[in-house]
Amino acid sequence: MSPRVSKASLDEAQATTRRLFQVAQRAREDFDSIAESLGLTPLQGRALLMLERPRPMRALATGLHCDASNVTGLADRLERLGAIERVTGHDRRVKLLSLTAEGERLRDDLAARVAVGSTVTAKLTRSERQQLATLLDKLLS
Amino acid sequence: MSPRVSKASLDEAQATTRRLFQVAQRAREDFDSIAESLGLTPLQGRALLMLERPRPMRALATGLHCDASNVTGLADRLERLGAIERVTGHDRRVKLLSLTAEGERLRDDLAARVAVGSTVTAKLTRSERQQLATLLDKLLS
DNA sequence: TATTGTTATACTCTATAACTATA
DNA sequence: TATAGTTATAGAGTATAACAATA
Repeated sequence: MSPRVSKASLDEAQATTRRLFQVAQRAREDFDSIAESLGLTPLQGRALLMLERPRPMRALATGLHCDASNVTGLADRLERLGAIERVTGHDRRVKLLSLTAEGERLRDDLAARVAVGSTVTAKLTRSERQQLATLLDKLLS
Repeated sequence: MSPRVSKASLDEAQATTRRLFQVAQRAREDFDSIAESLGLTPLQGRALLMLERPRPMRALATGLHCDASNVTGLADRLERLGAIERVTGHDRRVKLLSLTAEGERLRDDLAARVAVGSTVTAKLTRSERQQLATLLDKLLS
């Protein structure tokens, strides 16, 4: 029953994890607030960023990690905002969500604000950002 | 009208930001899934982690960045789960949310699983975690 | 038979506004 | 008057189950 990792190592990992969660929380709040400034809910913002090309509703559901039934309402609301259209695919069961001109404007605006307004851009030097990028890549691998 | 930052620098910052959002997303999904494995919604999990000591409902609202009215329902549901109790404070307007024995068990379990199950613990060496911690501190400063 | 999208249902999270009890 | 918590209401995100159209 000897522990796989030392108590000190676990505490240290836990402290780093806590910081990562705080940064993640901050990043999410940044994003949510930017989306809101454009009249979008966070989920609507995420959906627009996935629609650089028209995609089946099913693909949205997968990408957003939610049940397909939810995409119906999400698409309804984005349609009501004038941001997207439903386009029937070759396979006539499929409906592609396609950005309207207004939707493209929103999407580009959102992407630009997220890039410029991020904490990362503001608080780190170029070399620190590269160091961070390397570590994040490892986390995502 | 000369740009404050070069195009290349902006692209690089944007790429780092995107990675950070992906990691943030992953961290959140990890947390949500751990909370769910304990029968908690993500918000209920976050609330339990804030209740190491009894706190006024108002303080919860502030910490969770939500309106005070929502904490009523949140507390109702945590009470129904047997995780917390409402305790009237010295100022009799105030109700403190206090973990029950069951709530403490849940909270400790949640904290332990988050620490151990995190991507950070799994994918980085000790020295990489320290490097990451330093960078995250800068982001949070 | 299997898949795509929809509908119905239910629960949770979120905000605003009006209310109560207390300070 | 001001603050803590509640209630009512409304919109949005989430899942499950049953369904129609299509493959």
